[in-house]
Amino acid sequence: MGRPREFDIDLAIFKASELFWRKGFDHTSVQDLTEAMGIAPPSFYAAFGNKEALFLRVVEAYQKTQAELLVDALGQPTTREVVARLLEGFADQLTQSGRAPGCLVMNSALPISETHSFRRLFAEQREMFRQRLQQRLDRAKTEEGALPVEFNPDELSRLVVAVIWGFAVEAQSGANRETLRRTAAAFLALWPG
Amino acid sequence: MGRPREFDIDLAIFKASELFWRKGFDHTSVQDLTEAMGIAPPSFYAAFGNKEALFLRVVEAYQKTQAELLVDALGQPTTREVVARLLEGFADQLTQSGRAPGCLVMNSALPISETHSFRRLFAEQREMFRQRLQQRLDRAKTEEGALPVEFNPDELSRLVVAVIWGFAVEAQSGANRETLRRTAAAFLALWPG
DNA sequence: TGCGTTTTGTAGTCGTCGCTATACTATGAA
DNA sequence: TTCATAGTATAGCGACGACTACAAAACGCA
Repeated sequence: MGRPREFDIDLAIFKASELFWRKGFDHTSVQDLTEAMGIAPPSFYAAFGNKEALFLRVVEAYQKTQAELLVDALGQPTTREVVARLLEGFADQLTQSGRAPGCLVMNSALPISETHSFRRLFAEQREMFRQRLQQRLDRAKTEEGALPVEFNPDELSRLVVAVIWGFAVEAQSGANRETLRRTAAAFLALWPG
Repeated sequence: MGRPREFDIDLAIFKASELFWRKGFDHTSVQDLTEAMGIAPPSFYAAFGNKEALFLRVVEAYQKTQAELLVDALGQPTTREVVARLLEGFADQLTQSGRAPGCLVMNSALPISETHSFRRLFAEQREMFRQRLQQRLDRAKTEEGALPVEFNPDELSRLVVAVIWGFAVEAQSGANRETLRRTAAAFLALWPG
């Protein structure tokens, strides 16, 4: 009922994610967005509410791809392979050709104000990510005995995610896929499992 | 000669660094800065030129503290101690009480536009930092034989700085000093030297 | 006391931001 | 055809951004 929408919502979100990724949340104006989408401001606000709400939808779609990567990694039989998949997956994802280098969330919203709700939200999402990894390492240690007793899944999971966030920074700084993959290999060479 | 300045430049830069650190470059307005400094806009522009120039001075002062930390670390006798000092130093610095958590540069300017000159500048500074670490590891391997031949200083240095940048993200997300220190210890437990 | 110099305070400029009022247009249902 | 509904186009609002013109004020030096 009513006049049908003349543009593709998913394509518009894709265009938006490209802009946010490349220019950051603050430096992407609604005008930038509407021009890239080929629509006028009222259509934009009717479809997405406002710029922040659109950004959250963009991030949601982005997190899905990271979640898939995580699920795939956690399904590997050994902790070594889990970490290998994770690091190599991120090395690839952070350096996809045709996309802006680095992590969309960090590129677009890491320097967000301390009081902004986004900061807590994204911090919580990163922590959830880490906890799922820790659970996998816990399981490897207790059930499979695949990790030496002196190693702590809590600390190891924090170490792995630190490397991943570091990859995101490096990628944005211009590190290429090969470099990140070699760095991942160096980490795996030290891995205790 | 001429009317003397009524405010302290270094104190003003310190106030500015607090604001940038906490709120980011974009969300810190010149009005915020002049209010914190207790001066009027014309005094601000006479003293600093503009907001970007002030930010560069703030970053310059910040980098000095990191450079001191690096020099101290590189002076340690073994690569294990070098890396330990580095990681523990950053764990402390990123969680200083009374200051905003995380790295000033990442907090305030990581989501800068792809085309902005800051991005290249900060990427270059991070790379310089890494190269100095690599040189120390090179020396340890060739002169001291303190690193097994199968380990590559280039890759190891990239791994260490990735952990450090990851610490910066974790700290901004709320990780406390103890957590970062324990994560650093977990990394050192794997260190080959 | 004057003069050149630099800082300070008031007030404001101009641009851009996110967002919207209003009117018009395209649809499905009655 | 009529009507309710929802998307589109034009045009612009109010707020706030970085930045500055201008004149008064405080110094060193003659």
